[in-house]
Amino acid sequence: MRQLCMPQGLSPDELMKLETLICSARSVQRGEALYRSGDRFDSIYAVRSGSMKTVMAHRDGREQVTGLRLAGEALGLDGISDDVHACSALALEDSTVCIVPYTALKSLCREISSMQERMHKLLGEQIVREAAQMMVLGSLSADERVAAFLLDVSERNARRGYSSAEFNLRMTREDMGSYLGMTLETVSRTLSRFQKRGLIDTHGKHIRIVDLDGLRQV
Amino acid sequence: MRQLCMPQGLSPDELMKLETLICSARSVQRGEALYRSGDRFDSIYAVRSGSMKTVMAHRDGREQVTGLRLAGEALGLDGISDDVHACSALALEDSTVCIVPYTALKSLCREISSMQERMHKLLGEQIVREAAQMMVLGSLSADERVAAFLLDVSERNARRGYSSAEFNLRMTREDMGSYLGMTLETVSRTLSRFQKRGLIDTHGKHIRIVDLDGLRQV
DNA sequence: CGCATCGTTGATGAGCTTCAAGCAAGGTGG
DNA sequence: CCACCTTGCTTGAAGCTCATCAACGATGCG
Repeated sequence: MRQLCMPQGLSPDELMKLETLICSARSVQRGEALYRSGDRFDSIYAVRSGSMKTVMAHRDGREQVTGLRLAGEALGLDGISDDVHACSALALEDSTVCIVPYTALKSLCREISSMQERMHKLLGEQIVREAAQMMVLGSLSADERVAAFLLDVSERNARRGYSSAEFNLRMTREDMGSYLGMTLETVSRTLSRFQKRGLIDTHGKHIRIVDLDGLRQV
Repeated sequence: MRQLCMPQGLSPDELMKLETLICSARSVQRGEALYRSGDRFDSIYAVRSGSMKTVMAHRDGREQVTGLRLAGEALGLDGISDDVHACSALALEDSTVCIVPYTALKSLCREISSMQERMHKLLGEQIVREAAQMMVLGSLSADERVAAFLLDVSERNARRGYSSAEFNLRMTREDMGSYLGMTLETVSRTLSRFQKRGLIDTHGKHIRIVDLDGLRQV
């Protein structure tokens, strides 16, 4: 819980106030939705265990994965602008989340300036992360996209104290393709090629990064 | 000034406080940077006249346009997350912006809850807008991307009280291509095809939408 | 008015998608 | 407990969209 996205930069005293606010947790089964696009927005969330994806739908029904959230990362900010969620959040594996009621969080932000600061940074981080993903989608080749994605997940794992070299990606190839703007077949072929080149070692969803620098130079 | 992004939802009294805060304006010549990636972040901006683009650079030097800001829209939020701007903002034509010092804005947000509300919405809107652009880049064909872009600009013009059917896009074909993840040649060809189909009428940067529904159905 | 920038259009081919088939893994019920 | 079925992954072949290279025309700024 100390590792979570919200508390960073708060004093012990302030942390306590935050903890009284996080009144509840919720578990979400693999495949189940934490919230759906169009649902009324009233809380933001922090992934406590497991992982989730966010998905956005075009009016014609086409869906795209717009984000991946690992344990410790924040979720649900897509609802702030409209009081209605713009994405759906689906569990990639059995997961639990902390629920942070937004109205209460807003008051806390007014009381405690470091809480306000943290809130702004959280929103700002997502803005930058999404802009970076726009770059990936708009400028990189298939190989570069897959490499960038693996490096991103690796770094986020490292930041949370897990192995940066080895992890279980609970997304399917189709999810990865959707997130990276390509087909599942291209993802699969790219991973196979990376493996032949000695960059990674895959067994289904388990991925080990063998040559980090090589991957950076793709 | 009443049309601006910030004031929405504030009382006259609160508006006055905001106005004392916006201590200055600045003019930016066409092609000049309002801020550059890596610059220290200390203010957010509102475009008062003209238009700007935001640009993000990959480490290998490749650049991509990540956003277009018309008069009345907010700018600079990419600096909040780590006190340094993640993008550069360049003027597409001679423009002026209002400067809103971030530290002062933060205090104001603590004083006035509707100001805090507005700030959160501003950040949230950008998050949703960028997620929508990720969908465009990841899921749509070239034709669909161009159509979506024209419809987006059209709608934003309408919201600001200008014509939704006719406007001057100050971006070059290359800017549009970069924003839409395609080459300038493909943008040009697509616009030509739209013109032949009777969807739009272009003369260089001047664009008139002839068949709005047709464009929606692309 | 001249020059640089921007836009258009054509020809060619690379890179990715699509379609298809087979294989591996994991969960379920008899 | 194993056969069965579903779901996900891999790989191949063919085709299409879009990028690239190139040439020329239009525009507009100093």
